[in-house]
Amino acid sequence: MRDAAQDLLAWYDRHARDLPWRVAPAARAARVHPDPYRVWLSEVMLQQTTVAAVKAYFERFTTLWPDVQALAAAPDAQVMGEWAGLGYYARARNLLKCARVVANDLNGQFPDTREDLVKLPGIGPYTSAAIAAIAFDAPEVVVDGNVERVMARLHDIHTPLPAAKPELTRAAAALTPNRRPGDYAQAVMDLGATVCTSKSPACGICPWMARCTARKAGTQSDLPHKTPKKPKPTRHGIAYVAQRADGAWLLERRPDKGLLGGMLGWPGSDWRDTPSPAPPLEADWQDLGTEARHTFTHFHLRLTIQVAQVGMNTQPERGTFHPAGAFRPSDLPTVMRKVFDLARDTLNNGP
DNA sequence: TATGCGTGGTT
DNA sequence: TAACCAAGCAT
Repeated sequence: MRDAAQDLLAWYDRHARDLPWRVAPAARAARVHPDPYRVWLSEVMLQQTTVAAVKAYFERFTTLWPDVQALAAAPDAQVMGEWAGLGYYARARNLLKCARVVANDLNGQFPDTREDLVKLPGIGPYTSAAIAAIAFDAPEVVVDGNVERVMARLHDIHTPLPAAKPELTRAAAALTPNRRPGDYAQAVMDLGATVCTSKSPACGICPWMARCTARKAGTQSDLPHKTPKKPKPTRHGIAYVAQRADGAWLLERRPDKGLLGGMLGWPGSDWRDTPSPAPPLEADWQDLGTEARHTFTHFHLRLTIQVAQVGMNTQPERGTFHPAGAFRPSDLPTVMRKVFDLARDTLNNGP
């Protein structure tokens, strides 16, 4: 049987997706590698996030900040605002930290080894290997969720994740070639994303069909096994949306740590079983009557919404008024944008 | 090793 | 409709 890696690279040469962070096919054929800055930015955005969701953000970020020096010089609030909607906001905070280390301490050059890359904020085992392989063509073993799934099926490994991770990593290592390791890394991930998919894998068009153990056993759709997840509890909270007579909105910057850390949001109560009222200022608060519902990674949230129109000389106890002309709803994380969308109509039309 | 951390699309 | 899933990292 032919070499598995070479089979997959041949498939990749025909089927590689054209993505904004990749070099053009002709350049790839000439062994041109993509800009490490763009590889890093795309890999961080792609952590636990789909290609479809990332594309527009990547285009926007690289237009605003074409290189790491430009990003390092950007104001925190602008970067957090541009990241809004993409989720996992610790990534954006670490993105800025990392950009500033590279720009200020490393002369604007990303390290070219996994060992040095993994020391940087927001770059872990996967991302360090991916950058080293894709940007510098280092023969690193790149293991993401796609690779885990492909390896589990290729070798019919039934050990549940995450316990299976070391075994799956060894399997991936055994296949990683010294020739074109960057293309190979992307090829396995493309295979997992487009052919060896989680549900309804397209085994009939898979370049590894003949050598896939799970397919022979008929177990491919059941792999990889995963340890069951805990059920999500439902929490409740109150969000306060105040608009001043000049149209300004009362918003609060959330602390850097924890949920939605560093993001802009509406002042509100704690989120738990029975939240205590916590209005940010004294006003004639009106209950909107509709809840904003949102699901985070580990709990469901139902937010009741209180709205108020307040005078020009109002001094809030929490938060800051943002002039209507300077406020962009797109700067808000999704749960806060849901609240705004529900509150806006009532405030504009009058209670 | 387990948990906290978002969101939007798919089934 | 609710559960599941996606190019993980930090602690």
